[in-house]
This record gives sequence, C-alpha cells and structure tokens, in this order.
Amino acid sequence: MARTTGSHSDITRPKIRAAALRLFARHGFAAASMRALATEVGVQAGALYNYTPDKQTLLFSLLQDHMNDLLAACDSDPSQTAVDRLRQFVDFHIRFHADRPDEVFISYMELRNLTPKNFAEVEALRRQYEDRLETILRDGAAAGDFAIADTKIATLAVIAMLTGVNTWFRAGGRLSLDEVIAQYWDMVRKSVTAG
Amino acid sequence: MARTTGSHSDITRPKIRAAALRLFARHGFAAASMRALATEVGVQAGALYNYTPDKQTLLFSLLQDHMNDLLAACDSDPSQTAVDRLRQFVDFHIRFHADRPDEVFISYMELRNLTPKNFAEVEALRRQYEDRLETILRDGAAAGDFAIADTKIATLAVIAMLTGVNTWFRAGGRLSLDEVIAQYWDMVRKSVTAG
DNA sequence: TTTGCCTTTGAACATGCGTTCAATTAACCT
DNA sequence: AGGTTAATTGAACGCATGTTCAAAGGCAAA
Repeated sequence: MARTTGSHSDITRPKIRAAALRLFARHGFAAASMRALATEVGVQAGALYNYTPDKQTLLFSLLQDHMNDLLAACDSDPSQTAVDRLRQFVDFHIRFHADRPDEVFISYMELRNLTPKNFAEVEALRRQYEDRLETILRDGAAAGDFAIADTKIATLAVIAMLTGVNTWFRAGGRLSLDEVIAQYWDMVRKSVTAG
Repeated sequence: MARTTGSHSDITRPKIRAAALRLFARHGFAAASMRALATEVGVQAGALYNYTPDKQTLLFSLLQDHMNDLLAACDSDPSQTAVDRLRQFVDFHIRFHADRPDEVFISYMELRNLTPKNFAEVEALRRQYEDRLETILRDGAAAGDFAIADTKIATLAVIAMLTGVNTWFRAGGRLSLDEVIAQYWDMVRKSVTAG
C-alpha cells in the first residue's frame, strides 16, 4: 500500500497540528513520540515528514503561530483611558487563553525544548505581548490613574495572575467565564490603583 | 573495578537528589536520562538503583519532600488579624519559593509525569497549602477587612501572582527581594480590600 | 587478619526513539 | 486514456532509553 484514498495535504496538515497540540500538551514534547502522533493522525510516522522537517520545528511552529495569533488579536485603542484599556486587556487575555488551553499550556511548559534560536524568537513575541500591557500601565501611571511602584513588576504580576486562570478554569464549572472575568477585573483594577 | 574508595550512601544519596533536581529542572523529567544523572553524580547508572526503585519514584520523592517542606515552614498565627497574616503569607511565599527555584519549577512542570496515584498525593499537599491562604482570606472577609466576591478565586489568583515571581526574579538583579516583596504585598493587599 | 556487609561496576536486555527513502498508489491535468 | 504529481507506506538505520544483576572491591567490626 502507498498513498491512501482521500489523502490530501489540506486535510493532513491541520490534523497533524491539532494532534501535536493535544499530544504535546498531554504528555509533554519529549514524551510525545512521532509514532504516537502519526497514529493519532491515522498515518505512518514517515508521512509526518512531508509536513515538518523535524519534531523540533513542529513545536516551534505551533508556538510561533500561537504567539502571532495572540498579538494579532490583541489591540488597544490609545484614545481610550488607561482604565478602560486595562479592563479590555483583562477581558481579552482571559477569554483568549481560556479558548486555547493546549496552546497556552505548551507555550509555558515547552519553551525549554526549543533550540536557543527558536526560543529567542518566541521569547521576543512574548515580550511584545507584555509590552502591550506595560504600555497601558505606564500611560495610566503617567495620567495619575494608577499607583504602581514599578511598572515592569506590575505587568508581570498581572499577567501571571490572569494566566493562572488556565490552570483551573473549565467551561461548565461552578463559575461562568463572565463571572471569573468580573472578579479578576475587580482584583486587577484595585491592585494597580491607589488604596 | 567495583566499589570505589570513599563511597558511602550518606554521601551519594544527597548528591543524587541534588543532581536530579538540577537536571529535571534544566531538561525536564522525560528528557533527563538516568545515565546523565549518574554522570553528574560521578557514578554508573546502575548505582542509582540502590537509592530509588525507579525514575518515577525519584521524581515523586523530590516533589513530595518539597511540598512537605513548604507546609512545615508555613504557619500562621490565628490570633493575629487577617491582614497581618496575609502580609506574612506573601512574604513567606515569595521568600520560600525564591530560595528553591528548581523545586518550584519541577513542581509546576512535571506534575503530569507522575503516576495518577503519586499525582493525587502531591496534589493533595498542594491543596493543603492553598487552604492556608484561603483560610486567611475567608477570615478577613468575615471580619470585614477584605472585599472578595469568591474566596477560592481570590486564593488562586493571589498564589498565581506570587508564584510568578519565580519566572523572572534573579538574585542580584535590578531589584532586591525586599523591594519585590514590598510591591507584591502592596498589590495583593489592595486587590483583596475594598476600593 | 579474617569475615561479612555495603556500595559500585559494567555489561546486557528489550524496547522505543527520530529520521530517511525507495517503492507504491491516489488524485489531478490534459 | 495517459502521464505527471502528490501523498503515503513500510522497512530500515543507528542510537538512547530504563532497568537488572552477577561479579568485584572498599569498609568496619571481630
């Protein structure tokens, strides 16, 4: 047997990416084998190499795309007040990440499995995203709306807090995503304003 | 050659644990081989099995000990006000974790490499620790010192925020640990009080 | 100095890994 | 219908993995 009926790169490629996302998130990059990935896709291991030069590049591509999606989806209107922009950021961050648990998980867990070059590239994208928030906080501090000692720390503190939602939130649980967002917004707002 | 001069289990055992901590943190549990660990210790791979029945148990033992250390070191005087206890918790959490970057890193990254039984055990310890904080927040809310919609969420949000320090803090950096703690305490305090 | 225990070696075992590639067949174009 | 391209198979390569165990040698007590 060789080429199978119905086989097409437009079908197989997204299947591979989706399965890789699931497998890497579930078992970790190092513990997820190309053979297991192939089985999940319904193909032999060799076929995967029509779609990625190697396993490492597959991981990198997933992370890079995720970060680019994140940056593309996150924009903030500088004519609004810093408080409004911060509220939008909190809402956006929680929603975007809750929609993509596997991508987020991998982005935090598998960074160290990237080659130095690939790591630097993903890291740069992550920093760009942090800068979006830091700009909001700095603008708000300059306008006197926020009371923050160190903007960089506040940025990292807020992002860590928000991303933490992904470790426990499950749709259909005790609280709706809207309720969760409301409380996080309340806490974030208070944490950066005078009190 | 067989037994080497100066060999003693009181020496080898802690060496293995220290090296395992470093290797698991650096490369990940799955990617860190027993042979690499043995090399690091200065011993052959077979010798490791005098100290652990298998690799999995070694990981579990490291995580379990870390959680037990954490619980043993964290106590809070219920006669103090909730605000004081919260301040102490923030100070303790950041300091304790900053002292043990590898343990903390592994505790978050390698949970999924535990067998279900081992995972449940470590998870139970983690929940105990969260309960310490939740008790403080609930007491403070009952006393009217805190304004929190949902205590469980606030607990997770605060812990995520505090643990995030470990992803960027390095001793000797721009800020001292005391400065970092001061700002985090400021943000945490404001986030759970009325504003 | 001998005895017995503690610790380590070093080789071996079975299994699984990422990756390559010639052969093979489906799908598409003319 | 025939020819070309695209997709996949399946076997193979070399190497690394966790773990076991008989043999061997350092150590301490008698």
